[in-house]
Amino acid sequence: MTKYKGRLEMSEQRRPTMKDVARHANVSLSTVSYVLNDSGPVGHARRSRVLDAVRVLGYTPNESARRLRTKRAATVGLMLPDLRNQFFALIAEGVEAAAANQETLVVLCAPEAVGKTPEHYVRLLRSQSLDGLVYLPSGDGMTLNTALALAEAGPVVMVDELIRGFDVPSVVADSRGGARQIAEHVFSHGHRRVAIVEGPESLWTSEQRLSGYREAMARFGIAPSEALYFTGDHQEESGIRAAAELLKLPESERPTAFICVNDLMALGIYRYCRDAGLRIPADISVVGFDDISAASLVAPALSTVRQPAREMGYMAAEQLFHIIDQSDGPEEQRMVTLPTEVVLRESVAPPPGG
Amino acid sequence: MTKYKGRLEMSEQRRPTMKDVARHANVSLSTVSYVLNDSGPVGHARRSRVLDAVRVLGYTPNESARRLRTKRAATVGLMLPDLRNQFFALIAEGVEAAAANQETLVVLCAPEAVGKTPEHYVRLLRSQSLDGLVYLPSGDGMTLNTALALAEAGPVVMVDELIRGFDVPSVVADSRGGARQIAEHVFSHGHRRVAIVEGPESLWTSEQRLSGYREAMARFGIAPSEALYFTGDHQEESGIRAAAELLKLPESERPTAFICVNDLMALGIYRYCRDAGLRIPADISVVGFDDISAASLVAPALSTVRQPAREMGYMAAEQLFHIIDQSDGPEEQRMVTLPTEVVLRESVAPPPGG
DNA sequence: TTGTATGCGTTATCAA
DNA sequence: TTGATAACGCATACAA
Repeated sequence: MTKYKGRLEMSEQRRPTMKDVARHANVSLSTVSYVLNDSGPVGHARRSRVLDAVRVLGYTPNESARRLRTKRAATVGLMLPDLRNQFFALIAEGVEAAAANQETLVVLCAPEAVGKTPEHYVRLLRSQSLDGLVYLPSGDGMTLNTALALAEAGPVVMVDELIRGFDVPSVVADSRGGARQIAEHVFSHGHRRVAIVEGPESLWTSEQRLSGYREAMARFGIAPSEALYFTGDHQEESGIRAAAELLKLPESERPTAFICVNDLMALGIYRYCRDAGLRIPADISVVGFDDISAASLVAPALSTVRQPAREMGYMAAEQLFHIIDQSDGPEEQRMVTLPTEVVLRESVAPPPGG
Repeated sequence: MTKYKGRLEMSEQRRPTMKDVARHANVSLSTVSYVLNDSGPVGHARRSRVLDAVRVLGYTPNESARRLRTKRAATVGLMLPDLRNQFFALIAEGVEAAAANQETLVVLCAPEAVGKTPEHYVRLLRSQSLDGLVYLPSGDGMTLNTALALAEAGPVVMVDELIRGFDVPSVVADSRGGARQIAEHVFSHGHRRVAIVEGPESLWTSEQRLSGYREAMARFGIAPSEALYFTGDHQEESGIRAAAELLKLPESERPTAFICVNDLMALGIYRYCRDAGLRIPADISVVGFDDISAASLVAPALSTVRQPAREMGYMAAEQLFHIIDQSDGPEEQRMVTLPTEVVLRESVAPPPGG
């Protein structure tokens, strides 16, 4: 009757299953299942017998089996560029927090950070049949394609970024408004020749912030062509490069202020200036975007635009759970925009000449 | 014969299964399984027929089923305090990178950051039956118990921290050596009355660094009791509190230097000093530990001890995979210690008086 | 109210 | 070499 099952059977004690619980409680398998999910009626006496058995046996459901049966994984994915950028890390914390409230786990995918293509992860994620995904693309080009591939594996909601032609629910921040205001702050100090340090062009946030900056320029009567442009990749390093390239221009063409689409690049400018002996804001002004904690730690403190990173992650995850729960209805395609807040500190002053 | 399976059956096209592949390729189920895992011999013709079918159907294995059958999850867990601390974020990236190379996913658990107890996660993790876990405890007290609970769910390897009485493989950094050197740097400038800002006392790293500091003091002929001590929680905020508390001491008792067990708290000191109009390093010196990127961005740049965060995460994950792969052998309990490197910058100067 | 039986998609055992 | 077929642990339609 009993078969040989390898020595594991004898040494490591098997994890108890529902069957064990049923036997121990002297009820049938389905009764156990009923009380565990209250998916059916069951008498008081039997119910507590089951609960007891669960406790004494230390039973925990085998999620793999349940998953196979119900097609729900109790796990969602989170794909973002990296974690070293605190803005992303905070989004991750938000997602994590929302997931914890739903008794679900989140698997982390940072293709950029580990030198893998997003495709690597779409394959893995597809096999694992997760319940859904929160997606924050990096500006590496193939975003639409990977997004589409991702969507095949389950519902996805975007956070922070948007992808044209990929209409899924999303939660973003008011990039354009924040950008306009922080730029106005710069121009109101009298700057005219500014450098705009963009992010990857394919990114929605870059585009939004750029148009915010342009609105500000228009308002101050500055032609778009008067500004200098540099396309970075959101890393500190490209801020350094931007400064290096633009600051060695002849005095008359050199920008007096740097407007960066994120803090990391702004801090790159800081680093360059420090090494080059340039003073901020006396010699050049700089502003960023995100308000990561380093922004308020550097000297002079960086003026920037605060985004509610953690909350964005939290809400995005919540939207995802909402979709998952009622996967029948016609997936009301919502886009929620959270307000940004410009925080003025000490990194802007009038340009040197006047 | 065919049953009603809900409208899902008709609308959303079912994901192809091995059975579909078998039918399409005109072979049996087991043949498909054989070629997919090469777990059995199969003729050339049939093999390529199967492969073709896989391609045209776009088949991807159902990991839940495979998991149920094989008891392997192709997923590991990573539990750490939070992600906003870049040091932890980098460890996470390292784990993620190693996992990606093994075709496995990593689920993120940050109990501290989401206001849940570690128990919340041990329950979840246990159910999900992951293959293992990389664990970096926070100093919240119950670490041994949670560690033990965690270990019941599968192999665990510690990273960065160690837990007394919990003997599992681990990868840590040479905290004591680094601590000694950075402290010597401080004392060599003539400081005698220093403040030591510790982490939670239960933490191994705190203890190690503290004894490193003590070694340095001994070497400079300073009694342990000459130093001031403050116990923080690794967050920037507690650095602020440490400064607030210790700096309002009467001049003769006030510390002239702060030695912090991590950068975040050191930066908290920075923030306090700035707000209080104290100059670093002219008025007070400060050093940290970790070398997160903000450390080199603040002014003056913070002298600190670099830990190979990313590599630590990577190696920890690799050890975990090693254990998982040969779960028979007697789990050679290894502890690898990576070197630290003190990086001297500008945050230390002789004490005001001389 | 409770129990029996079937199937979820794979892997693995055993005959053929 | 190949193909039936029995688990894996759970949820549920259906019978009792």
